Parts: sequence; C-alpha cells; structure tokens
Amino acid sequence: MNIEEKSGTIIIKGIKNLSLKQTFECGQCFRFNEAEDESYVGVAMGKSIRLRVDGNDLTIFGATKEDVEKIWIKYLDLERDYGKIIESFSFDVHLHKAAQNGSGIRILAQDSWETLCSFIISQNNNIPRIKKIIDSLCTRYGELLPDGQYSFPSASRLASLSESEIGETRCGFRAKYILDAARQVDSGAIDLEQLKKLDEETARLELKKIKGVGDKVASCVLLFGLGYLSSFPVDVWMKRVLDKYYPADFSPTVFGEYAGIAQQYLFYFERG
DNA sequence: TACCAGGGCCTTT
DNA sequence: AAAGGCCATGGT
Repeated sequence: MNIEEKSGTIIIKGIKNLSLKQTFECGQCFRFNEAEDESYVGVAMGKSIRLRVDGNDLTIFGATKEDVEKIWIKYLDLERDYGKIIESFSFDVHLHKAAQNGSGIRILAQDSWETLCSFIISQNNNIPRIKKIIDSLCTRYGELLPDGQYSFPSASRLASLSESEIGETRCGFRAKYILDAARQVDSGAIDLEQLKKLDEETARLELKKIKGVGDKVASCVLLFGLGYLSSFPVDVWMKRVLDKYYPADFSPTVFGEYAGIAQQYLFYFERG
C-alpha cells in the first residue's frame, strides 16, 4: 500500500472501489457525517477522524501514520480487492448490476461492541433516529475526545447505568436490551473477541443469547462487527429483493463467502 | 401467532 | 399543520 505523509495528513494512493458516500450512507455505520468538500467526519475505534477521496487517492486527516497502518486500513477494509469480488458476482445478472451501482461500498470492520449496541438500537427504527440515539448515548456516556467529539461508551460504562439512565437517550423499549448487552459483555458472559474465532452459526447462537438480539441483529453484528463476510442479514428490504428477483426456494448461501457484500450491494441498489 | 414496545421521520392531505 | 404510516425487530 502506497502511504505518504504530508504536512500532518496521510495520503494513500491507488485505492479503487472506495466511495465514502456509499460506504457511510449504506446503513452499516451511524457515526460518520458528510462535511464540507465532500469529506466525511466521524468517530470510530475511540478516535476522531476525517476522510476525503479524490479520484483514487484517500486522504486521512487527524491520524498518525501508525494509526493508519494499525487501525484505519483494516477499518476501511482497504486491503481487499472489491473489483475482483464484483466480477465474481457476474454469474447473477441482477446482483452484478447492483454491485456495479454500489461499487464504492466497503464493509467496514467496526468495533464489535459498538456494532452490537448500534444494531440493537436499529431494530424497528429509522436511520435518522438511530443516529440521534447513538449520538445521545455517546455525548452522555462516552469520553470527550480532543476535537470535541465523544467516543462510543464502553460496555462497562453502560453496564454501570440504570435502565432509566440509558432511557434518557430516548431509545424507548430498547433500553433494557442495551443494558442486558452491556452487562453480558462487561461480565465476560459473552466475549465478543472470542466470537470472531468461532464458526458463523455458533457465533450467531451466542449473540442471540442477548435480549433484543434476534436473527437480523445478529446477522448485522456478524457482518459489520465480527468479520463474517458471508453473513447475509435479511430485513424487510432484503425480503422484498428476494421476492422480486429470485425464486421462492432461493438461498443466499449461493453468493458464497462474500454473501454479506452481495447483500450490501442489493440493499443499496433497492433503496435507491 | 398476533400484537405490543418509544418516538420521530417523512409523505400526504 | 395535522395525520398516519413506517421504521435494517424481538419478546411474549
């Protein structure tokens, strides 16, 4: 990877298939927002960051070269050849079309705890409100970062709160689910890092032991927070896609080891 | 298997 | 401006 450091910013050249807009607005992540000059600003992995793409060059503001190498390349999944994956989907006309439409999407390797908590909040909810609740959670219970933003609160911090304190974020009936997740992660009853080492279905069963985590939320956590790129979340949108374009007995497992990436292309395409 | 659980967005009127 | 449907659901 071609990494240059220039007056406090990092530039990585020759990155194909990276659109910040598609990546941050396809519903996998709730803490990045578009700023001026089409850059994206947000907090992840406990750090604030600003990103900008010009052609095939990615500029990273506010990060050290060490953090780029250790954190951000992995977070943005920059080492994976998405062009090759898109071509591998050419056996399916509809998927291939969707993939070309969303060819700048990358599946972020997000923090496992933040992903679990965020997708519990996402249930039966819309994106603007999900973002608002997460923002409130971070401002209230996260840690203040040098640039004035707040980190995502740790499981142990949330485990120390009452249900009504979590409810101050206006998350409604989800407060008890967030608290259960925080307590199970904080106590070690669930070890999210260990789940990355299991097989997908065993990890899914572990996640579903948490209140408020059903198949859909578990699938999202597997895909966005635990690195299982074969995980294929099926929500109302995806049901619609499957009904519309695929036979009744169709199983998304035919999409293979990158079925989760296929899911994102189909989701992004269908939502328009 | 229905129905219920915040609340706010968003479209329609 | 007011109404009502809807929302990347899961629990009971």
